Amino acid sequence: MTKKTKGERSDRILNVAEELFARHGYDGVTIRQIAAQAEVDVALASYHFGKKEDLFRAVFRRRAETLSASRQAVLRATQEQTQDQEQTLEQIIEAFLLPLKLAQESKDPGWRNYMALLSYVMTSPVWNEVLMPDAFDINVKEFVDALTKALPNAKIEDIHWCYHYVSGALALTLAQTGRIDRLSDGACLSSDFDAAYDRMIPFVAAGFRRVCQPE
Amino acid sequence: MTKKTKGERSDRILNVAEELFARHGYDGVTIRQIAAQAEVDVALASYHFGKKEDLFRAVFRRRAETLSASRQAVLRATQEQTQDQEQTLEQIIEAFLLPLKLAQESKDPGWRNYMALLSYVMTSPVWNEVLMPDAFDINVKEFVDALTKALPNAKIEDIHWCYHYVSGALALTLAQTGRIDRLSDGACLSSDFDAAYDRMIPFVAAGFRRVCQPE
DNA sequence: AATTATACTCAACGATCGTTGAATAACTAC
DNA sequence: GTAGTTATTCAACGATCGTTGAGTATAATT
Repeated sequence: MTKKTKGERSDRILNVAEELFARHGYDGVTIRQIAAQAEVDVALASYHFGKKEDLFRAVFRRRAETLSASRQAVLRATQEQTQDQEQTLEQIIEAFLLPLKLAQESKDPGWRNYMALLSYVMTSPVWNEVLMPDAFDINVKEFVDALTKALPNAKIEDIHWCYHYVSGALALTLAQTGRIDRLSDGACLSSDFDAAYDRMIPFVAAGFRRVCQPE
Repeated sequence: MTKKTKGERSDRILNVAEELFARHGYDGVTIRQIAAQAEVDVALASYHFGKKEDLFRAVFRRRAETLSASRQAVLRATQEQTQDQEQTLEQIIEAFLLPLKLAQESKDPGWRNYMALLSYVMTSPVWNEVLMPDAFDINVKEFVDALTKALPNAKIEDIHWCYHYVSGALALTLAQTGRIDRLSDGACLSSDFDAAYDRMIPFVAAGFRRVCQPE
């Protein structure tokens, strides 16, 4: 009917796609479901984004750049602050996690959906290698470098495995499956990213030191 | 053509379904793909297992019971060994992880597929609450109890969040996405569960102590 | 050997999928 | 206002999906 200003409808498609892909995965969502929930014609998604896979990639990339840039900014800010001294492990891990904490607190509720989508891509054997390298590799390598400097005597394999554990703990947190709610009888909440964040930093910092620092 | 002895074809369906579901998720796999790869008629899957969802549940449950039982056995064995003294954190975490290490070393290659399937279910917002409670909750609560005894002054929320991190690190390891291979330029391998196992125990034990033990 | 039960095949169903091309409406630039 | 570009709709396509019911072959039971 009435044609809206450019981008309005196409943004609605992206947002709905983000929400549905995050919950049901790529194959669990239909273009028609997205169009219906976005109150838009089925053909409009193809018109704006091409194939279904292109839509998925567009959804994933949209916030990936923002997130990577934000991580880089926080990491470099503390690097300049501490100048001569080495960065502490806690500072590095904080730089890695803080942007997600802030994003989830932002007024845009789409970030919470994106967090679950990111978890989906991180843990998917199929999508991981397709999407993660372009979107996050450069940034992650910067963090690995910082970790290497903070742990001068560590073997590179140890650092990578420890980073892998951080990545996994984060992925499960982002997924917001509700499992911790059930196991803890409501004492912990999947939606409480702050609680997850506050404990994750000392947890993984201690883990890094134990594995990577010969005493 | 020739009818085989009971279970032979139906086992092949389960094994192929396990492999494909693990890699592509529930919606990413077709009954027809499973049948084709299992060299079996399309209708045979429905005949043996009913609806597609029932087949998925059957695949998931098959090894879940074995895994839970094995974890329980290892945990209780060390409990009897240490009798009066408390179990160490390392012992508890080892009991949680060892059965997976052994399973992956076993002659049945299906266990590696099952590990990825388990990761998929653990991180899926949809399947987690459908399948995890029945298959693993009782067993996990036993581990949380053991952790509570080993960390007498800890708050229950801290223990649950730390267990959550372990669960996440494990889930990403089981997924075998190949990401650590790429990030480390081949220095670490997703398929090397032993390497992941050896470091994960000290890593998470140190994390638990840092978060749960006031000093 | 006859009967029953189980394992399996075959063909087909209605439903739904992603994508397209042609038609229409609305906005932009002149 | 007219022309041209962009946004959106509509109907339809061929393909593929999960499931079923009727039929056939093999095994088990008697």
